[in-house]
Amino acid sequence: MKESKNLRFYDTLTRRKRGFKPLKDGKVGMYVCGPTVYSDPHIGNFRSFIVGDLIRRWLEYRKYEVFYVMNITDIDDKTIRDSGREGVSLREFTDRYTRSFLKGIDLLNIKRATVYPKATENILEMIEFIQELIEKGLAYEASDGVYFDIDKFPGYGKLSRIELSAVKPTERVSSDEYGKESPNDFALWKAASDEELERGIFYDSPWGKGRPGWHIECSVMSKKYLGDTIDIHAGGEDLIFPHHENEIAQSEGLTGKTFVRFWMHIGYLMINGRKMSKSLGNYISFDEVLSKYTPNEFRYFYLSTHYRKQIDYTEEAMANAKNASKKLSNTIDLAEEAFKSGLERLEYGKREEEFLNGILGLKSDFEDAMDDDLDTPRALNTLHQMSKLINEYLSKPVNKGVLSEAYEIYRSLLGALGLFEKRTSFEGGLFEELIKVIIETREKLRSEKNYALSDKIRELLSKIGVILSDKPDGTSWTIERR
RNA sequence: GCCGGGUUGGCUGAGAGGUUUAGGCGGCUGCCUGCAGAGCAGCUUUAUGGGGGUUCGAAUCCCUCACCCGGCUCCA
Repeated sequence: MKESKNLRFYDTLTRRKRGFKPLKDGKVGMYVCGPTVYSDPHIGNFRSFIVGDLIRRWLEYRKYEVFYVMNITDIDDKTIRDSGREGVSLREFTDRYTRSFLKGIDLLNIKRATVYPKATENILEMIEFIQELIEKGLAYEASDGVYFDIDKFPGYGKLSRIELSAVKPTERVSSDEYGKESPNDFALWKAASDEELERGIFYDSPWGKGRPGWHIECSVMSKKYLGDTIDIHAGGEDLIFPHHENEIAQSEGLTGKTFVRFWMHIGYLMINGRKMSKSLGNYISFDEVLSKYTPNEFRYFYLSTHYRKQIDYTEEAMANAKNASKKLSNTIDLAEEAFKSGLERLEYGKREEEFLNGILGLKSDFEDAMDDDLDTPRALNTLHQMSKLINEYLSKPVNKGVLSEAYEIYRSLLGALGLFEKRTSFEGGLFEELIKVIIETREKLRSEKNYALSDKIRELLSKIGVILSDKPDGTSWTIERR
């Protein structure tokens, strides 16, 4: 586990995979566009967060120190609109959905970002940033706010490769011009509306009372925590245009430096062949998924498709993920049972040597796959092969030292994907004693061939998540992983 | 209209000119088991959207057609 020379990521700007090396040796600054907290996040949103987590974990596996920033957009049209409809303060409203977002993050075993800056807590910095853009002649004040003048930024469109002259104007654009000089100019600062004034949702600025536009927060907060140039900026593919395009215009316009070294974009989550989105109303809530599947099964589902590809949520795909992930976790249980077992061999023979070589080879395959733009489908493949190797080795008495080495590798690779880290541990204590009593009692029943009752006990325990396995040398138990 | 991405066996999903039956799921058989589960062994006989072309040889390169998905200022 050290820095890889072969680590490469696909960069949207250059449209190709490039070798990754951070600006500062050993340290990576990364920024992922976070949620707008106006409702409970749906499982499509979480794809981005899981992939962000994946990038971060892999960099850490490769021994980089990662400073991870994810913004929380807590002031925008929708948060203002919906809190108003509900008749609660903006703050109360966004706090609620911020908590909901963080709850999902924890449930899915997504490692917390280093910092989650909120838009409303960085208003002063935004005002300064906008002021500088105006001074540089890149932005102008209009009757209803401040706009960025995209004609003044020659590189505009380089990320999305969009040619604005060819863009078919939509109704939205034409009906939404207000004080803009050009339809594609975007708002940096929006003058407060009557409703906003009434509800006290505004900030004082050199341009009167108002609030920031959406795009400015990312430029400002990433600069604040990560500096002018950041290594990685990731987000859903729907953000390429205009959000990220605008961020580039703002940041590079201001500093004259490269804003982002690697733009990484995440494919949509589809549902039955259609993009899942709140506005289409075809989304599945987070709670609904977690009532049917465990976080690990859900994560496995995400991992089974490469992050840049669109992934289709179907019951079939989920069943697939459920079974396949179970297979991987079974190996953990089998190995742990073997550690407890009295059967063992102490010698290091050909079987051990071949076994370990196989494991090491697969570990290297896994690393190659992940280094290649986080190819998780391929990485999972090597994990399945490794699982099989370990299971095979376990089918005969094992050398526990050798097993331990393989086990550690297997767990560390699973951990790099965020799989099966949270294990319900009931080892020791009263719980374990209780299970032992039950197993012994049941053993007695079985020796008396009272299978009806012993099967009933097994069935009832399985309903509460305690799985008994009868084997020739006794009965073992595990807790079903949630 | 303009710009991207995709089309591989029942499902999922690799491969990226000449090993691969990729792997997984599902299904089936055998072993093990009182049974179940898990596991092991094996089978499910090489599928690559259509049509051209390049090549000794293409799922992999080129052309073309078809279909699907997405973006074009709500959006992860």
